[in-house]
Amino acid sequence: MTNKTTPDKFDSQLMRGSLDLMVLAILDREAQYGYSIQQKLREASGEKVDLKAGTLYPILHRLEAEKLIRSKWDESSARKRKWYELTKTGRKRLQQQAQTWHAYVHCIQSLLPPKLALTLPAP
Amino acid sequence: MTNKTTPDKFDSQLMRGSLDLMVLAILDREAQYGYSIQQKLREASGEKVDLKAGTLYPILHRLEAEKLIRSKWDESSARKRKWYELTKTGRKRLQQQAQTWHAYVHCIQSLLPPKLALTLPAP
DNA sequence: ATTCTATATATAGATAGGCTATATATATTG
DNA sequence: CAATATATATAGCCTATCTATATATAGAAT
Repeated sequence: MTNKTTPDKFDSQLMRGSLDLMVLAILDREAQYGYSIQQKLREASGEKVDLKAGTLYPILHRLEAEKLIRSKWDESSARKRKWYELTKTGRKRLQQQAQTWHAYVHCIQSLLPPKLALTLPAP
Repeated sequence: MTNKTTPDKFDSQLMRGSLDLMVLAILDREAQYGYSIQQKLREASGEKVDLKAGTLYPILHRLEAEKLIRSKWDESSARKRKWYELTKTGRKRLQQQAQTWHAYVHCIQSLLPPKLALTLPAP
């Protein structure tokens, strides 16, 4: 039985629209391959973000098609891995998306009744 | 031509998953009818949230089916309006969703590089 | 009078992005 | 030798939002 009172994962609908931001943010730290991105996101989020392979890989392919990230196969290591890193355009996009994200967070905050709103620093 | 540099509206994908929260939050202020919810959201967001009728009305019907809001036709006024108000369950749900939202915001903040992250109060 | 705009609600169908399921392949552990 | 973890990939499903359309009336403009 699943625990509905303290759900261990964020709803996929909620994350829709910020998955790109998350992936770009994780890649800004250091170059990663798909599987490690998946793990890093899971760990960094306290298991609340657990992207399935069928979600993550299409995102990576899309980001690469948009030239926000670039890839390189590593055949030398024990396992065949496809490493990704941010491009210059990708870094810019990360900044833009972070800005948009903050604007959106402020917007929601202003809609919430004061009792339920976090205090946020002015934009 | 649309202005891509300073988009006047939030992407629909970004808002996906938090529209219910917004509608519940607006209704927590006072009872509203559909059209006024649409306007209030647009004004309160600085034109950045502009729900189309085809988006809003299905949301209201779904929230009512979940008994989070209740409706009442007003035939007396010049125009036929369907007024909505929060139920007790709806108020609880608003609190829950606000909590989840805050947790999610904190999660994203922790993923962003410090330079791009807002400083948030501890949860 | 008539046309246009704003107000007010409703729904069918298109779109898009995340999910499920499945496939392939290899290293490691028991 | 079997089971599990690592590693990537894609076809097809699901669903919430959007587009387009429909209906109806009040008020303003011509």
